[in-house]
Amino acid sequence: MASILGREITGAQLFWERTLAIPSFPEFRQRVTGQVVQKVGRRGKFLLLSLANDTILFHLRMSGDLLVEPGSAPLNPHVRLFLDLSGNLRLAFNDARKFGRVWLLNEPEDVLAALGPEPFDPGFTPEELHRRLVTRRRQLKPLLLDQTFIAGLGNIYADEALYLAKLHPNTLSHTLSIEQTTRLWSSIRQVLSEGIQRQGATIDWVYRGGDFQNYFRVYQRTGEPCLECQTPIVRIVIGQRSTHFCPFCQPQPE
DNA sequence: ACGAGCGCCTGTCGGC
DNA sequence: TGCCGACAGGCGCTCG
Repeated sequence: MASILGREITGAQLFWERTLAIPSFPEFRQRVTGQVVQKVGRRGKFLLLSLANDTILFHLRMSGDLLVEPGSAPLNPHVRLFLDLSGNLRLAFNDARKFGRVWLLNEPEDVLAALGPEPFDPGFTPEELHRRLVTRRRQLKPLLLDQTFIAGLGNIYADEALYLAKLHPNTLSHTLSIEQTTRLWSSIRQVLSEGIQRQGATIDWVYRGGDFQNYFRVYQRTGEPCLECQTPIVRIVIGQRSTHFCPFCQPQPE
């Protein structure tokens, strides 16, 4: 796969208005055309393309995907926006459910500043996590999904981390001891490391990734035995998101 | 401050 | 077969 680094953006097309959060498409095309991709980065679930004067942010949401392909390749019917790149390449933003978003920003911090800490940041210590937990009174599951609390966790990783930490998803954040917090801290890092190592999960018809789905301990294992105690895994709904846990290993708090 | 409900979207799957 | 609801790796909004 050819790299997009150092390529010049020579054009752009938009197929679904709402995919482009900001600015208008005429301004977007005018500003990006002629700029060179200098750096590719990530912050939380946002992907960053650094240009000379601007940053393009991508958020894939549920069904988004970014593809580097030959400029002459047939267009996937779910492509919502693409950039033409020098060297006859195309960067296509594919998104069946149209939840994904693209921003062009002079100051990416306008969007990124709201994000919580990166789980692998050296400053993100168990003590820091504990400080953040006790200043809120929220159920752990929705709190872990809150990108302003911690950046980067999604539904799979929240469930898997709570299972490894032996914490019920309903547990209120301010009740966690230092010991429980330390377990949660290392569990978050562990499940993210595993997911990265496995290159993510491949689920359904649209989610393209690695094979982490073969190593899920609770996610989408409703009714199957817990790997530790054989108790059937339970599925509940918290904050409109499906939540999977072992009722024996992760007992309901008092 | 927090949680519930809803909207945004397309597609698949299982049950009747 | 066809229809219909449930469900899906996310997040922003309103309301109480």
